[in-house]
Amino acid sequence: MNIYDISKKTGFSTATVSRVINGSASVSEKTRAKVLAVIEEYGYTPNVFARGLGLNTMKTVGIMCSDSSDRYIAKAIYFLEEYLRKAGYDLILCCTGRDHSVKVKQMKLILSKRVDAVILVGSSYVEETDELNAYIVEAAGSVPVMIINGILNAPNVYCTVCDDHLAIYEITRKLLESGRKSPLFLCNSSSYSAKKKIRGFKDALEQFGIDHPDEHILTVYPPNKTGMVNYVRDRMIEADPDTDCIIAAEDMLAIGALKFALSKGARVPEDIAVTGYNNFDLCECCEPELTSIDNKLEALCEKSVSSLMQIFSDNARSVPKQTVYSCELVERGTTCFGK
Amino acid sequence: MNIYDISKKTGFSTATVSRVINGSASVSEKTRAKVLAVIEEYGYTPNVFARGLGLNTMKTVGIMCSDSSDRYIAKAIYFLEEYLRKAGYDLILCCTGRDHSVKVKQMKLILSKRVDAVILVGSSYVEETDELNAYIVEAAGSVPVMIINGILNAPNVYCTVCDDHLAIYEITRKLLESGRKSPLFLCNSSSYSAKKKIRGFKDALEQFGIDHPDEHILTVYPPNKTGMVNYVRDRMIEADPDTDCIIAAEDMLAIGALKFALSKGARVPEDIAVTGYNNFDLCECCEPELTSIDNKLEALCEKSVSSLMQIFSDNARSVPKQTVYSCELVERGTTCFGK
DNA sequence: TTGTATGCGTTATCAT
DNA sequence: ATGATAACGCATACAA
Repeated sequence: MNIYDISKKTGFSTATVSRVINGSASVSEKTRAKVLAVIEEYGYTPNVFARGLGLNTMKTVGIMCSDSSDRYIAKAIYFLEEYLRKAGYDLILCCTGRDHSVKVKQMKLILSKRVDAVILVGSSYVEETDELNAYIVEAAGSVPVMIINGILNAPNVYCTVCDDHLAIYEITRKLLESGRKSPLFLCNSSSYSAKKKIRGFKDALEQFGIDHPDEHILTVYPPNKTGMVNYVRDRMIEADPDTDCIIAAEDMLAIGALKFALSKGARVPEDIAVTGYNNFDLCECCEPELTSIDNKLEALCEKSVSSLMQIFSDNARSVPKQTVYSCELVERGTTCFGK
Repeated sequence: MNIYDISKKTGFSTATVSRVINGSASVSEKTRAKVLAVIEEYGYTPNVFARGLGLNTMKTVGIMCSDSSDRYIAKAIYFLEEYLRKAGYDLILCCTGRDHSVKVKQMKLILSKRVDAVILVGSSYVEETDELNAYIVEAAGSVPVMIINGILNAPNVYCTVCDDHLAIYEITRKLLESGRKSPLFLCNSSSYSAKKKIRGFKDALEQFGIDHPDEHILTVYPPNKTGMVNYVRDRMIEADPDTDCIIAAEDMLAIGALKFALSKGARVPEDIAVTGYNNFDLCECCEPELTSIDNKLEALCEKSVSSLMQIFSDNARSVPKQTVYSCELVERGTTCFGK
């Protein structure tokens, strides 16, 4: 069943049928009704390939991420799907892992599918050197590239991020202000995002006159996701025994740290305060519940999609190259400020 | 840059170029080399729309799920993406929520995209009545439908499940055998999967001569995902105070139950044992760590994709309509069996 | 308002 | 082994 069949059944030309399908104004009500009736009757749906061939678009965007089962990314994908679908776009998902050469290869593949745009989810896509980022810049030569939680300055690349630097700076400052003396920053990667967080941590330390900030940072590389909590717990023995507050770059790390603190008999938050990052439902699973930082992921995703739609509608000039949101501190049982 | 351009540059016809692209045997090595060189030089990639138009396939499968940010589903999507991509297929993601009419609508939409197959992820897709399932059966009229974690008997529908009934039956039996007297089953939905679990629970109770099984079942409907743990904890006061073991249909529920038990001063597992379901990394986040049931999700996904590939290769007759895996008990701190 | 004719870029059929 | 050409199904420019 194609447009020619409908044309025959209705007695109108394919052009008219096409016009009806696409909601053109210049079709009489009577004609429209008749055509629609026949379309309905035979359950006809236009062939998207033929349409794509002519228009050179399938209303589809490619989503690239390192690992769609990661909580942060899974949530991002969920929101992106929601907003893209509302806007009439489909989403092709592509998980690349962390290997740069795979990213390059998959980017090529996804572009060869003639997607209308590419959305890069997560801070793992923006690398240190221009050379490593070249494939993104090149991709942006053919379609808009949106980055969620990463900054890359290049034509046709649009970034939406949460201010990780500020968030960590402020939570650290808050802890120090409330009397903590020996903070520890716990992280597990050196992505763009992680660097910003470390910077925030160091800035706060500096302000409070704490020297040798690097000695207050513990970086762990859990071998895999299962067992991560206990891996972190065990690695914590390397930390300064005077540590009285732990600021983690991720909730899961914080829970490992919490386990460590409790296992050595420390009271939380009295002896050791712990904060996480991302504010996942995980935070409710431990005891005491985890204070964390909400990074406004839904807002990032919504903004990214709405910017993209603006770009599609040819208003690219009015779309900001970077949009920065502020995080929000969510206090729970592993911290106590003030008094 | 299209196939005509390459044709001109090489001096060969489009037919020959096409043959080279598609790896046809009947091309001389010399010709192949020359054509490939030119393709490489100009960075030509075939237009997928034109190809799709002719072949009526884009090597793409549609994935439908209720909520891609759900842990179970997010993991499933991750595995499906991995195996599909290895097989040379793309994946279009579509989240439908729980509303039946939305599912029907999205199924139509996804079929109109001419996907080569549809994979339904999660037990929420198979309903009680034929009428409600009609849209799935109908979809299977045009493409193969694979169901992960659900059973629907219809032509061209292939199901892969884990034996939830057996898993819950066995864990319950194990708890009763180890001396527990008053078990409680905790669940939060009435999906196909939940029903199987309840059945397993009841079967075990019956075998141990425990009457009124319904009084040992608590169903909760957390309003939303954030706050779920505490919602469950609070609802637990409705449970029989004699309860000495809690079997939850999901890890998150189990953690809520664990919180309840600990908050009322019970010792876990001595006074109250708790088991979860899914064996997510969540299990490590609480104290004691949660005993849970691993449902072999990766195996389900791999099998589903490999079956699909067999169907595509026209060996549909040799593909089982249903494949059932067994779960695996993962013991942690919230239970202690035997001695 | 409606119809005719053509292009979109492949693949496949049939020649050669 | 290679080439010419007809589909594939739609949208659209141009005509009427």
